Amino acid sequence: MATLADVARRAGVSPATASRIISGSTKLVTDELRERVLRAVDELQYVPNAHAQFLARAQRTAVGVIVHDVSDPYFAEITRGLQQVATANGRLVIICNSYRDPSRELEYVELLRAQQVAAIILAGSGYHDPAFTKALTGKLGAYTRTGGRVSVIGRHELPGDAVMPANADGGHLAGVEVFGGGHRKVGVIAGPKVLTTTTDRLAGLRRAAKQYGRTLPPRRIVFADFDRDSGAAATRQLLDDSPDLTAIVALNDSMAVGTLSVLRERGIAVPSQMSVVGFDDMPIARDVTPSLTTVRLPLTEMGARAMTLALEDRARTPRVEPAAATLVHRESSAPLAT
Amino acid sequence: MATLADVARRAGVSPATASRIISGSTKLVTDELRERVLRAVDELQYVPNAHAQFLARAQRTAVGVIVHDVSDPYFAEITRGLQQVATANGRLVIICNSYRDPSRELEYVELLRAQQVAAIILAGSGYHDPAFTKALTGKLGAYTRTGGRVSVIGRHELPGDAVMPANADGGHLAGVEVFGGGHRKVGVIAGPKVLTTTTDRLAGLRRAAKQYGRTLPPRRIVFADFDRDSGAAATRQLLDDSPDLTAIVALNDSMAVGTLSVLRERGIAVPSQMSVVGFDDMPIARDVTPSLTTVRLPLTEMGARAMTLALEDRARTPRVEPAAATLVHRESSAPLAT
DNA sequence: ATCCTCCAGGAAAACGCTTTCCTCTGGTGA
DNA sequence: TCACCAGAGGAAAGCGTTTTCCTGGAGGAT
Repeated sequence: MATLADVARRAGVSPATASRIISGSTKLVTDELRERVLRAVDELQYVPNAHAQFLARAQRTAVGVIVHDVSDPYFAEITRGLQQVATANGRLVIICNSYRDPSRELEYVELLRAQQVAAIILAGSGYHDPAFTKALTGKLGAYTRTGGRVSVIGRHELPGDAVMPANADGGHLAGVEVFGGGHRKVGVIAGPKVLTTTTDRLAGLRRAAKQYGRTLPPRRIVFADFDRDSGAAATRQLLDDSPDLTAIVALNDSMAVGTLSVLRERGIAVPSQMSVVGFDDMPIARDVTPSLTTVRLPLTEMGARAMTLALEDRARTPRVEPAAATLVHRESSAPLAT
Repeated sequence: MATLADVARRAGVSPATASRIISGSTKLVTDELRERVLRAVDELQYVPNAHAQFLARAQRTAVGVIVHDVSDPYFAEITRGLQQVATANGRLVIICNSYRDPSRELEYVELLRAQQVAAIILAGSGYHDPAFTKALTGKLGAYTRTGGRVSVIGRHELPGDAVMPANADGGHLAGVEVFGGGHRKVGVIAGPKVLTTTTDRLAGLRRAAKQYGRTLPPRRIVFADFDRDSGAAATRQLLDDSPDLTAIVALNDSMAVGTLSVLRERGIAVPSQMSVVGFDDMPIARDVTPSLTTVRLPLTEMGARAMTLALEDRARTPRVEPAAATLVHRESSAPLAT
């Protein structure tokens, strides 16, 4: 690998001059030397060593992002928003997949800190796990104390700026859609119990139930893993346990898609025999048949805003930006036929 | 930010000793000092500066990946495979989205080279653009000459190891499905003209047509952008121009989904009035209605193999690993009703 | 008691760059 | 002609690690 010294030698100048020409310092250099250096760069196919540059400049430019899994559409959309803003600001983004493993999440914070990133963005649900939350808070605290910026999407208990999706409101909207439509026996396919996202959405759903004088008995709630296949499995269990359901709310769209496939497989008509409501409004939602009624979150925008917060000047006090949920009514849900 | 020197000072040892303890050198150190150093690390929340470590060790550990767009399911699947193998080998992966912009692709190669990555993996189609291909070959050549590894997924003209999806064979399979089913008027929704993937798939399709004594007249081929909405637009154009079509082949699943939505919107029954065949077998394919007949590529496996090639010892001669295409027959296609 | 060996720990160089500070040249004004 | 100044270019000091090489002291053998 050619180094700056090689370039300087070949051009017959000092490393200092070569550096100034290559990385565009303000210092004046004669055209002749500039010419010679650039020719040497070209001939040697020289690329400056980013690590050495970093060390010499002590200027943080990269940004770290920790998500559960980029290939999950939910996070893919968020990441798209993050990337947009980051590249618009000339920042390199390092993406880390935690696969919902708290310990891996801690490791990645460490790794990003080692990489000296200017900001760390955590996207995705929080965990109901005080020990972990404390450990994470500690690590992030150490990071912010040394000038690092932290911004989170959707977890309340962490320091730093936050973009908060209205999970509870969204759950409420889903609840209004079914209970308000007259449904009484409503099944719920929830996400992992340990995630705050699950709890919040469920809480909103409960509020709606209460509002309409209904309840959500535990046997009509099945916890799954926020992915299609576990959603399908949960649907089978729900149908077997409570054959009299007339509506199912899945707490994300992936699982709702699984639900639809099981209903099709069992010949249960949607929405005439069973209403289905999802959550997130992922791109697939409009392409399944029947198209999915769902609660929409502005995922891309949430990503963009989280990155903006992270790159802006630090505020005196942590900022919390809400992201509103809205109901997108499509074909998979209808009022209870009387 | 605490440095190694801070830790050493606090523990009352030399930086050398502290370094040995922290990064686990083979050199022996007494338990007492080890104890003191580790305590200091803990108190100062010290994390080694990865850039400085890199510089001192001159050991490349990260791997760079350039894809068109991670949030596109096609690349999401590939990336999943890449990540699996990378993390299994303790490698950090840097993901770059080129958004199908050749110049951005060149920039990213430069950036990854600057980051001193151990390998660069290019996933995605090649371009019919000799100037660009030459520039890219030049940059990659310079990189490999200095010990870097390159592995590509699906582009033939570049140096380095390659995983080659059987795009032409896949096109042929799609062709056999429709022409073999007796269809004569077949519309094609192709990807961007400049991509080799498009050309290859189209070539396979043509071969099948010829084999069954049919042709693929230009007016029945519309070029779109490999995404859902442009696929939908292309479908409308196709239907307007050639109302007598009985089958449509879309060269990827995203566009096929767009096709299905337009057919639904126009009340054209699938497959009784129109057969639809996609390409890639993305997860959505089985969840749309009717479920999509498509050509399957082992995307995750392709990613895993590309990463494996990149991390293995360099072979004397570039290796090319084929990835076979298979037809997945579902509900969206049927022989022509006579 | 003397010499040697062995080993824990430290000094210092190296990694590749940036940047401050200094030197030297040539030009200007008196 | 001399002093001075401006400006171009270079020397060298970092940046935070790792690692080689060296030092000094303890222990063992003679």
